[in-house]
Amino acid sequence: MTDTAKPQNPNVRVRFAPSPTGYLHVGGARTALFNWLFARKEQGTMILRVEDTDVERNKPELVQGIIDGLTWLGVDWDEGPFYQSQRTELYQAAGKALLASGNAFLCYCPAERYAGGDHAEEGAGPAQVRRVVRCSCRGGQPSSPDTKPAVRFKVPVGGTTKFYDAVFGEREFSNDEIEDFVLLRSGKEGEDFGQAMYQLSVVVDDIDMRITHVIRGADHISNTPKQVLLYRALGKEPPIFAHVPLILGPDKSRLSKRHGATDVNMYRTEGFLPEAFRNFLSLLGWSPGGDDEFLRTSELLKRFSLEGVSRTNGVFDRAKLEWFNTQYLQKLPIEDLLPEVEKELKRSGLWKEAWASGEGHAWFSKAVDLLRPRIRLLPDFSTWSRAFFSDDFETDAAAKAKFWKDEKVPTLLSQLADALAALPEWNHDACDHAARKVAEDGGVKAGLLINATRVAIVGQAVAPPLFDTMVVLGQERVVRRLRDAVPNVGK
RNA sequence: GCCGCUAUGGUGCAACGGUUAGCACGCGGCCCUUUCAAGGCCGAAAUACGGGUUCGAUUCCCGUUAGCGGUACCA
Repeated sequence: MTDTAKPQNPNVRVRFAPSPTGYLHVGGARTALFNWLFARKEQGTMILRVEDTDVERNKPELVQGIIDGLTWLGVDWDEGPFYQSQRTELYQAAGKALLASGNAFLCYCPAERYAGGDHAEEGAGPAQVRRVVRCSCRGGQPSSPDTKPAVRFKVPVGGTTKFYDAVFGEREFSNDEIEDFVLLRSGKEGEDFGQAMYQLSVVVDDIDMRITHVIRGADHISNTPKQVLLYRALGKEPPIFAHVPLILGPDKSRLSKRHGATDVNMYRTEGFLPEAFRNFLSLLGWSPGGDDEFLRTSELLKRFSLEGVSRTNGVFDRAKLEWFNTQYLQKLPIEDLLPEVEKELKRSGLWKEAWASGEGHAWFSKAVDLLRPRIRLLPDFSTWSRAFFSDDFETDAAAKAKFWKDEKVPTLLSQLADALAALPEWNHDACDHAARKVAEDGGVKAGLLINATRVAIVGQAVAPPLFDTMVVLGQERVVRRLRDAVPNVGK
């Protein structure tokens, strides 16, 4: 580290804590991104923690997918990944300490008792409901000698619990609304207690990892008072919370599969640029304050603040994401775009090593630059632009039907091939003049010949302006493709 | 049911007691034009509803409605 390097601020420590019960979804990615932006902005520390305390639902193989998604997004971390499944002793110790300090109690109630709806018995008044919700067996005894107890937190009777939320402000909850939640599940044969529950493990870890700002989804707001109570019982000050609003589908219900892709890795596969996706995601539930929307990473880092986070749930708008992608495709410095195109061409098997450096690279750069305004997603480079990177391409039948209607087309293309072959100089204007002359001599509008030629040399109805395309493809290829297109004419 | 959060055009955000309520996506039109994009210009489109407070409410308070979240030995 040099003297001019800004020292890390030891005060800011944040974490992203996914649970491997599914892939990295859009909402999780946005939470991760906000944590990351805040950490980097504040010169703090970002921690990745895998919350896998539920052995039943947890799928270890999904962790890699989550890491891949974060990596693609450009979200990195300084510590971890830590796995809660490997830190069980910590939680057991905390649970026992809480028991010892009188902040928790053994509960012998059968688990099923709480799975059903008998908390809210019909006709029960609020006071009664609360009493049932709070475990009625506080300090109870086992019904039989081999009944294993769970450990529940003893929520204070009466009073309120307050905390500060950087997004929602001061919050206050009545303790009487909080049930005596389970800290440690009941144990199996041979163990005192079972796995820790979410509330305990998060708080223990957040304390242990010295987390200063808990940035997470707003679905955790109502868990927060429970956790604050735990901090106090453990003799610690709670951190600052920042709950970010949820992401919804177009019908305003929580975003799910039926709304389309929710797996971040699907967007990578579809061919979105990571920076475009990141820019889009950052603006979902956060505003830089001004009217600017197109914010590259450095700009995002400069502007990000928790105060700019919105309190309202937002709809994931795919059309806007696509717009961001086309913007990035067009506006990115070409050298930043090239590696993404290279990846795509490698994926589709069209990549040639000759394009990696020197003249080949210069050509590649020119070709990509010419194509980019018309590209929507990365795979477009391999599909409709295929003819730019390979001689092995198909001619679109619909395009041919549309632009080769005129019976003069084959003759004209043949004449154009001859005219182009004879050109001493190969540039935009020379091609332009040659084509217009052929069209004029043949008694047709230049547009007709231009459109027909496009189909002949790139196989598609859609392509960049014809003469620019010709320059990039080169004289030899253009002439050859024209002749191949009409093999029976002029031979 | 109970507890909580939220409420500006179709969507994402601005306006944080005084603006002709702004920007962007999307949508419609025009221009450009060699296909298709891009780009330029123009346009339609919003303060959920009802009460207060105030000289003045999008903004503050209350209620209603709606949406969302929580209410697990899930996270």
